[in-house]
Amino acid sequence: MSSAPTIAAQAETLAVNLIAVLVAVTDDQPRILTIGGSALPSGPFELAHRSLQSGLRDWVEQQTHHPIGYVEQLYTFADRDRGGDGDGLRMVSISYLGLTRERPASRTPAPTGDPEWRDWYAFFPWEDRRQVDEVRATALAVALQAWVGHAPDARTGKVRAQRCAIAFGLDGHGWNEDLVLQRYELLFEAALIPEAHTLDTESEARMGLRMTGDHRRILATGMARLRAKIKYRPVVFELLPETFTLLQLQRSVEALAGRLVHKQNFRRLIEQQDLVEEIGALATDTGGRPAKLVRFRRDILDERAMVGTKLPRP
Amino acid sequence: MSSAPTIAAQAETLAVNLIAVLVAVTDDQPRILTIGGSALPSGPFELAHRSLQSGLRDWVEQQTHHPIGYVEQLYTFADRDRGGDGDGLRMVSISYLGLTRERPASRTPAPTGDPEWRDWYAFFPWEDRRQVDEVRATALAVALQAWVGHAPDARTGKVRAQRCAIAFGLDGHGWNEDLVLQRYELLFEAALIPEAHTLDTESEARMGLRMTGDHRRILATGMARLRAKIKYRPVVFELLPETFTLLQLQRSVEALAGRLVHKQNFRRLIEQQDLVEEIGALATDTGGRPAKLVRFRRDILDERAMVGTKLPRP
DNA sequence: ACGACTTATACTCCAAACGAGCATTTCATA
DNA sequence: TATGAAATGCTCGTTTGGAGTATAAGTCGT
Repeated sequence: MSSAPTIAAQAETLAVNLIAVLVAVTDDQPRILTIGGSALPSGPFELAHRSLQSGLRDWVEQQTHHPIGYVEQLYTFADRDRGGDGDGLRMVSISYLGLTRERPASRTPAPTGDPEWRDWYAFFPWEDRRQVDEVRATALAVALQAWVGHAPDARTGKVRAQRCAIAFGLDGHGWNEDLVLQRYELLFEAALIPEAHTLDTESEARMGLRMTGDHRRILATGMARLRAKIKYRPVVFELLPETFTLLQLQRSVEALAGRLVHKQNFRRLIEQQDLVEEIGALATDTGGRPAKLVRFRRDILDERAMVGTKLPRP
Repeated sequence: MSSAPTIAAQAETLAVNLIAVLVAVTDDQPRILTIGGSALPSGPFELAHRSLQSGLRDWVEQQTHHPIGYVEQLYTFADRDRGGDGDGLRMVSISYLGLTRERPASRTPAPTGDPEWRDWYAFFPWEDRRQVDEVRATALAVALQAWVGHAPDARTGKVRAQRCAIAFGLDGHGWNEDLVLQRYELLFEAALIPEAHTLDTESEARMGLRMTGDHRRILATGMARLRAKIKYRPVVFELLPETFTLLQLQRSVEALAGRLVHKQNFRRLIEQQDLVEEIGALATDTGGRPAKLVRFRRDILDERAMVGTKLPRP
């Protein structure tokens, strides 16, 4: 299959690294781990690693000093124009999605490279629709409309309008929170996201913070995957503490999905699937009537792992 | 990020290649392209390639002499125990799923390496449930039961029984055609699929033909992805000729899913989504009442690409 | 102690989606 | 002309999912 000369040819020019979208939810806000504020943590894939996944686990745990509950491969990138080192070197990046919790207080020896948890909506302001921001919504719509208007020909314009409508839920097309990547790519194509240019503060507030290289695209991939996944797999629980209330669970889901859900229906869904069990205690700090504390039934992972679980969509 | 010494270290030991699960449907039978009868086509990732996907497209089209309609990345494998070259060399394989049609008669210069289309159920006999084979079903159930019985302890046994029931639709758990990979891994774990050992003809008939290295696992990954995908994306049409009848469409879906669907409901679903348009002609060779010939409405790809389409499940 | 406020929790309603079946139509062929 | 095979049209009952109403049980300020 692969002959020696081929390998030799690859040798000088191909590098393989692992890159992680590490997610936590803190104070009803999804957060991702960054290095230097604007890069996703990454590291080379080494021979010492048993597998890609264990390789990623190894050095992420080494950097964050606590274990990741859930890891899943996202996508492998190797486009020629991926920034990075300009000359002949080609970087193959295998990205992973990891779910965890922010480390408690014990900020042990600060890991190398200035790791920092950041609100993921800082990079994707338009993805948070939990409270309607009429101002930003219209501003975005106007910018998109301009792009549609500047189409070279009518046909292109029509396609563009259609894409905008679907991706951003305009003209009666409902908002679909799963289309994170499509929206990012559309904005990128519309040059509304000039990752390479400098932006004033106001633009950053509207179009989100930039990231190193194509890391923002990778983050978008991770967000999209996670938003889709929580609807049919019980992975949210990896982001919650051992015990929690149903409202806490709901708020976490809403934070990830970037939209609000109907409380009663949400509870109905959770209950009829036996996803959680009561712990017997009550949470009294809820502000209103105390809520039962519950715990995720890890034992159902065996059954549900394959079969799937449903969380409400909008 | 990646320093020079790291790259040098990788240089002698890492090889990146692309591997394809190429699917076609011929005579209501899903088929995959093999090289030498038991290997998936693969080739090295080269610097000349713009991207992974275009790299794959390039050499697959070069090998098969006709274009692939649809390509999607599957998974990247790099486990240490992936067979391949035993010594220090680590092979990173990026797998892709490609949909196409078997080339018509014009078998131009036979490509290198003896490419051959093979029925995919030859490798996964238990995945075809279109006609119930009571004999094989019970034989498999018995073998699984034995594995459950040989569990080291009761707890393991219970977990095993549960996994079998869900994966293979026993004890009232309905058959879920998407669990191709889980079933394969379960059978592998139960040592019912000794990829490395020799098998007699009878065993091969029951447990399917072996493939090179971990190619059968990769094929399982592709099958699972495709079975899941046809339910919410209009990708089946990549496997059909330009015009076809609704029954042909249904038979293709059934072939891929490995199970039969309710004809009237299937048509209702297709129609209410405007997936196809009538061509005006009739197919008279259907044996019964002639069927309207239809054509896939490619123009809806723009809309549906993001939003999704539904094909009936069982 | 009381009323206002907040959250938890229990039910009800309705419409769309879905699975299954019956009935009728329209061909080719024996 | 009868028969078989498939196409096509329609009905029915169940499930699922979205949305709303009502009530319970705490906290907190006065």
